[in-house]
Amino acid sequence: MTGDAGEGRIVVHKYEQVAASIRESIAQSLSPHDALASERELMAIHGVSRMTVRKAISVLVEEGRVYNVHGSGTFVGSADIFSKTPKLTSFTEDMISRGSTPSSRVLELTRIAAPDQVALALGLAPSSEVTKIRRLRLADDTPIALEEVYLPTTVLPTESLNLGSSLYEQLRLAGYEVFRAEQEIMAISLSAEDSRLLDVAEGSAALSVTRVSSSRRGQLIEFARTTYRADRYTFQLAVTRDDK
Amino acid sequence: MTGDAGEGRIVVHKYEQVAASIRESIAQSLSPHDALASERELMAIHGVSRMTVRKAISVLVEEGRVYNVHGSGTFVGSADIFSKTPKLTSFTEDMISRGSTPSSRVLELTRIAAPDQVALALGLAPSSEVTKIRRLRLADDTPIALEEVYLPTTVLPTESLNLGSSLYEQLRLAGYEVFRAEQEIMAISLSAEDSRLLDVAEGSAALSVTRVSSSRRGQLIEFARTTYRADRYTFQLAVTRDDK
DNA sequence: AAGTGGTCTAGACCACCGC
DNA sequence: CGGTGGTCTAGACCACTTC
Repeated sequence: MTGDAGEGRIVVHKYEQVAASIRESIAQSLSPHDALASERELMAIHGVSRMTVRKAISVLVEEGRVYNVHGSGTFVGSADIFSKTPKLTSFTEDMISRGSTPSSRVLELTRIAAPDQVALALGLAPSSEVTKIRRLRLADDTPIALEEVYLPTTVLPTESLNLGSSLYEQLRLAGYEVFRAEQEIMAISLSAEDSRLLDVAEGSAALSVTRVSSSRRGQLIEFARTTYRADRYTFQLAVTRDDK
Repeated sequence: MTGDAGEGRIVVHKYEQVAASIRESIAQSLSPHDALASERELMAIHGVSRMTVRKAISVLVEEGRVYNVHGSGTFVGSADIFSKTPKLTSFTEDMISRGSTPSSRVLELTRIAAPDQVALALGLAPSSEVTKIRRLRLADDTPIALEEVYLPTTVLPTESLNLGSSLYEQLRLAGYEVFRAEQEIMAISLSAEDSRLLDVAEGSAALSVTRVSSSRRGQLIEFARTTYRADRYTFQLAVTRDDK
């Protein structure tokens, strides 16, 4: 039974179906701190094994929708505590998820020798060639950030870049799928030029995020620095203690 | 059978033993991007089932020590890519893990009516009583942060507070174990008073972290705001894309 | 085609919670 | 004490990578 009728079917794992069903139950008929059906009941309801039920629940736990209490049950999480595990997103994805409409203005697109800090961070020889992209990013037509991206030309030649479409998608097609990144968040005072571009007073505080992206295999792909207006952008994340 | 001999014996799960063994192999004889033994080999080596091996590996993946490639194997992660999944830590723990010696100076310890923002964030009635703790935090005897903590007096009476020992430990003993927190990170310009306390120029940029902590069950426990000197503190974290 | 990790089954026992 | 989640076994088939 492959259920190939209808649309082009990609395999949907059973645990995803179970998780989706539980998500629906939560949305329709459960309140925060209500108990879910027990794992053994969920096995019977969905006709799957215990491991599949537990995998489904673990997905929901990671999403912050439910929590386990050993010996007692699995419960719906507080409504206002939605999952904010930070994910690696593009500026465009980030703005859309925040409910804003993103746009951008290219300020610079050049091929240069990698600055020392970039070469060091990406493990490149001292003056390797990189593509530098500098863009003013806007949300709902108001400046919100300045972004500088550095890409080794060996990863993606400058000429084949298309700033009109997703950079991460182009990297993926070139065999460099971005999988993880290390980010450093700091506060800075804006320079005269940057404050003019962002349309704020000189010396205003700003949030600066430096990112080094790598593939699943650990190849260093991208160095980026994004400077956000302090009055229009904050960074939110959920953290847990201990673990276990 | 409490196993009271020597130190308190707690059950060590098999997957933890397998994980520990793999950690040791990595430290002793493997380099980044070397392949681990396959899951089936690890089953034989440790005499455990596949699920136990996979659980052990999943622990290591979460620590950032190894990564999976479907169809190919499990590999040692890059050395410089150590786990930076942000955890909820106290100021003291944070400074120690950064290699500094923490100390602090209490600026204020009062019982007040909760400010609007605090009452709102903690879900308290408008003028509920809270304990306000304001401290100057130092690292290696130099000011690094200003911290304001608000605790409902119903959680912990002001009089029973002991600022000399871990606040989280006191909360745990009072039945309010802090499990998770939502944090908001933003950039601000320092006020005249705060810049004097932190020993920097007035109007300097600073990193402000606002935290709302809750128990495993979602009870809101603590509201805190910490203002860090931009030149002495940055926030680092690893993020991944997609999930799955 | 062979080997790898990813999903899944149908059981079992243990540790913990609340009555 | 019964019910809950946490760990664990011994299998099986699938999807993917590599040769």
